[in-house]
Amino acid sequence: MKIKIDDDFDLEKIADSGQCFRFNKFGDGYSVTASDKHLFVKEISPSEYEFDCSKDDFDNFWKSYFDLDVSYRDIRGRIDKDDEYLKRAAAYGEGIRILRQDPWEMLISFIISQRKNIPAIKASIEKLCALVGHKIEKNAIGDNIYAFPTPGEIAKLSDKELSSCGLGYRDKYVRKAALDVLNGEAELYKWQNLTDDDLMERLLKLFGVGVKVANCEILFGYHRLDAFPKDVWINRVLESKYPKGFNFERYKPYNGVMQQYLFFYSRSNGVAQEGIL
DNA sequence: AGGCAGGCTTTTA
DNA sequence: TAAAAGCCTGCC
Repeated sequence: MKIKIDDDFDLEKIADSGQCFRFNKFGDGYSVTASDKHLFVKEISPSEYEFDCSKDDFDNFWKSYFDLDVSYRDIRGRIDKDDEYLKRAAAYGEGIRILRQDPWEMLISFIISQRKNIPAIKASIEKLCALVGHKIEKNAIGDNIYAFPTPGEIAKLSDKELSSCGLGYRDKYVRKAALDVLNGEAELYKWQNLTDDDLMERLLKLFGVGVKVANCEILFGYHRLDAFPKDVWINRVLESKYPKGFNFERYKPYNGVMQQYLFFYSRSNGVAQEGIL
């Protein structure tokens, strides 16, 4: 179905923004897999998109997934006119949105992400999905599309099967997370009702989850747009561009959106272009 | 107690 | 060979 979108919306930038790992260029559009849903979507004009799904699927899932009720143009409009670096980063990243993704899928994805680059993260996740995720459908060229595995599906994997996904030392973190969800130790969906501080505290107790991964989970899995994950790229930006400190107070409650612009810009040679590297 | 160094698996460039 | 959307453990 054809959807008109009058706001920031750039499929290529979202795909490359590092917040999702099963969102890839496919033919003249993008193949998007989230939880147990799959979508083919393409741009047909700057404000019109073809979503290859039913109206029910769009209304009940994809509209929320793409966070279409929030104006990212307005959020960009909050940027300090005197912050030249953030202005450039946001102009470069115009079109990025923060997707509403599943807490379980994000938790496992960002546990896997630690000390891996994005292609390696994607490869590991896709292997895991193909290994135990149930088949959703076939795409246009006949490849199977697999749902993200449930906690039960991951828990029943042998050590050998898990390690075949290239998880390395993270395999035990992934298994423990699945077991914690199954035995009720980690009630990821109930945690949506916790305060920011309590949510962070619970996440940090999970094996293999530190401050960085917890912030990614809070931003991308719980869609709390103020969370500001600090990875190696962001730390370089903060050190070189904001030696006196980033103005977190000003951008509350949207610091996480600013983080995405800074991350995307720095990774796309933004920092190198500034002569820092 | 809280901070820090070293180790960890694998993939990518 | 170094670096990659880091975290855990042990030592001080």
